[in-house]
Amino acid sequence: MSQEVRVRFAPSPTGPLHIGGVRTALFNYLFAKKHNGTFILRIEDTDQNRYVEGAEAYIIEALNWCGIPFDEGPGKNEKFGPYRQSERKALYKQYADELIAKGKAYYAFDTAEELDSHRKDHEEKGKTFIYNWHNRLKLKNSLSLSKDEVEKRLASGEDYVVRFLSPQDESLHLTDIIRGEITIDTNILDDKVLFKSDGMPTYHLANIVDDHLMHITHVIRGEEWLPSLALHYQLYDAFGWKAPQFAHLPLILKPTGSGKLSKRDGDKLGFPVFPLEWKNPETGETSRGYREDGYFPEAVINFLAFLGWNPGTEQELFSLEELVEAFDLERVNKAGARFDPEKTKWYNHQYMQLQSDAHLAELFQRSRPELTSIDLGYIELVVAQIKERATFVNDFWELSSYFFIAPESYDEKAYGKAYKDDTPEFMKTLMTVIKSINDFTVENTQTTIKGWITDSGIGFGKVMMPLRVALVGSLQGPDLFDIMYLIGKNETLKRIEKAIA
RNA sequence: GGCCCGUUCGUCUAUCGGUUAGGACGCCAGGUUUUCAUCCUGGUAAGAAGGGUUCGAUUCCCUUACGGGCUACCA
Repeated sequence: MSQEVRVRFAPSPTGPLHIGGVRTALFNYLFAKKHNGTFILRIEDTDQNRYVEGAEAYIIEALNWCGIPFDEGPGKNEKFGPYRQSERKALYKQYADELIAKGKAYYAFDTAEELDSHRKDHEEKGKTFIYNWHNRLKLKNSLSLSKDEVEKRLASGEDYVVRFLSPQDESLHLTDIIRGEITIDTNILDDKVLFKSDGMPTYHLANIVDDHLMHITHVIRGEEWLPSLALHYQLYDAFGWKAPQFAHLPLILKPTGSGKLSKRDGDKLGFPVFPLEWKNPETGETSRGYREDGYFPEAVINFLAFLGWNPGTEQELFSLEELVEAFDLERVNKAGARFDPEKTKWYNHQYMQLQSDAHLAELFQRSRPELTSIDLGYIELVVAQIKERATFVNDFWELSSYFFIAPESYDEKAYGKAYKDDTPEFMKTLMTVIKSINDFTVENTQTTIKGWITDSGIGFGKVMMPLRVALVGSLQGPDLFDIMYLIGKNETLKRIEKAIA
């Protein structure tokens, strides 16, 4: 590749970015970095009706949290700015005009209501209304109307749109990096609106103009755009511009049922579909986010990277740097990938083990008010004991509360299993054994207590089970001698006493 | 309905004409841990169907079925 690689992620600020959008951004980022290129963020806010306050800030924050910040975009390194299409509004009209001058596009005066009724009529007859070569001369536009009439309408300020003049009887050969050659018969294409009556371009025009002006070399986007590829190719051709290369990513599908993953699925199916928590400014409803649910960004990225792509090796865990190194558009799958929330958990568990105890201790302390006055060094020792059994930092408290506060009640089943008539007697002897240990290290308690059990012939189960219930409250948790060491001799004795009281 | 794209274990996927079809998640079993979890080992489970092409098809072609996307003055 001789030319500098420039790719863009171009979301519409209609709400929070969802996980499919994050994956599109990720693949753009990986491709750019792999080729020492530039990753650009462009905000496609040409639909003023769907604009949502805060969505743009959310998108930027989400990219940053994921560790895939953009190089160029709103407020950052604005070489080809502005990067919000609403701020580029003045630009687009001249390009629409250029196309009309070239005879590649035309004015259309049909109202939305008229078109709606055409569509309805066709539907009733079991047909589909398509605005193109076969009927455009019967509709109200600068091709069917006289020149004077068109001039008059334009001069009077009547609403109009600009439509692309789709050619007849041509066969288009399109190329997609992931899908290869695609052939399209132009007769089935419609004359898409390029410029709306509100003075804004549609996605199709703005997209092509901006990609050209921003020197985009590769367009990596979701498969939902594949049907528009023919139009986009023709637009580049109409302007006389060199088209970038295209890659259409497979869609991310719902975990159950059918269809692509949508923004509403998360709350319905019980897992986050957004990177960050989102509060709907209109309804006040909040949707869960991966960050707030306790996922590590590395885990989310790793999981997302494997949705529709794989390195061809058996390595499953990849850092962002490794992903950049291994990524290749040629290895992206064609078929849609079903989203599996279970596997994200596994990834998080893996990344949990990679985090330092010190860092996790800080996160843990911040997550529980009970821990604010506890020494961080102690929390760190507790974390070291329990992190291998946790998927989220949010699991920590349930797994380790007994390191900080004595159990208030005992698990009924565990207590019934551990405590028999002769248990108090053993426990009392155990207490004197514990009292006799001067240097209360893990090793000392272990040898002393095990030695006593062996010598007395009581049996390990009869001592260790009730001891565990006394200290933990249930038959769970790490090695008992580690627990005793961490909570200390006095606390150990107190808890045994309480259990047999 | 029309057009486009797709189809390997339940899920994510490897395989680029010749493999006992491999890995991961999940699930099941065993082991370790005198608890539970982790962990380790093993197991479960797949080429949508039918035609071709070929000495040989999961792999190439066609048809059908199924899935998905698009079909707005939304992106």
